[in-house]
Amino acid sequence: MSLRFAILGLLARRPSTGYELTQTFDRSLRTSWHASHSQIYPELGKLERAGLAEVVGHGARRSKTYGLTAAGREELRRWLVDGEPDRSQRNESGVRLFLTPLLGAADRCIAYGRDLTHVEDELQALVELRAQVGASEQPEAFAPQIELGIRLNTVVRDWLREQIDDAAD
Amino acid sequence: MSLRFAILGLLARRPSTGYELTQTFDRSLRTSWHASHSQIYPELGKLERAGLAEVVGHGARRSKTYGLTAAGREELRRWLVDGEPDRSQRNESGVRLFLTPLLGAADRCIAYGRDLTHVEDELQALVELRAQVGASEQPEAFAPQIELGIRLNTVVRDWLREQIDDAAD
DNA sequence: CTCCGCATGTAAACGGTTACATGATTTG
DNA sequence: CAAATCATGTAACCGTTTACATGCGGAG
Repeated sequence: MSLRFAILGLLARRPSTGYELTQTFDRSLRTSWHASHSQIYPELGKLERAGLAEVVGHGARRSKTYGLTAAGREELRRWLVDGEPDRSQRNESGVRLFLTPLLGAADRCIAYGRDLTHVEDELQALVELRAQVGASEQPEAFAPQIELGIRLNTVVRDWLREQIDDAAD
Repeated sequence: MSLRFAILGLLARRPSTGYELTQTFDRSLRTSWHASHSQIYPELGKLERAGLAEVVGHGARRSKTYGLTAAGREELRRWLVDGEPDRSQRNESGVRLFLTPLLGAADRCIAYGRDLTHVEDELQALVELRAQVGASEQPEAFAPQIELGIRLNTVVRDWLREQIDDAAD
């Protein structure tokens, strides 16, 4: 069900084509969910038939821009407020982190070092995004989410550095 | 592929039956991966046929205890050290958190409050686990992972409290 | 000796990924 | 006008979930 509501949520932020949604999944939602175009286009069709989304414009190359209907907006609101969250996760990096203590010290440092590089990149991207959003005049509702991302990645970065330093003894 | 390596990893920690693995997924790995018995039993069969795991004991009620073979241990090590991590995630709570700014202040507080209760429970369970592990004499290789869990949940807890407090203005 | 929890298994349905396929518009 | 990118769609495969199904062993 998450795919449906992720799409409703992105359309609530701004009307989009399927192609744009595919990119937004990669850019904004990539740390929480992923979807490829082969899933998105059929789902947009279902959303339209269910009366939750509608075509609000046609562009070049047969592109259709979808927006939410009032029913779609209400459906999204109900899911966010009333729905019981499914807290189960699928996170391969988490599995790796959990199992890394099984390795010897040298191998463990290789694994942690690989993660550290990745987390540092993520962190830098988020810090830049925050600066960019902070520079614009309009208030940005998603600023706290960016802040949370920065804090979370900082904790992981510091923890990884500690693990690598401790192993060096 | 993660399921296969998650099982190899759990078997590396201690030989187990399928039933025990099912419970361990819920207890230890639940924040990173989930698997039900209907997936675990067939996968144990595949692992055995692939020479990565073997039956090391029989117990009551036809139960079979599986352990890793040398090949299984090596396969796990290679995955952890050499394998390029798949960083994509599926995390419904993350999707919700990302979309919550779309709600009005009142609805937003309901959603954040629900998350806060959950995070506080998680945090308490981890703090208890840390105390329990710290009290035992034997050195515990997974202590840093527990510490990371505590730090991560603390950050989320504090962030949620801030969001709820700010909305009260 | 009955009930409950332990323990294992299979099948159908569902959701997600990868691969296949096509055509329109812009850039050089 | 050729190549690259935009843009949409479908099909086969694979992994996950849900539902069905069975039998053993201990507790009362």
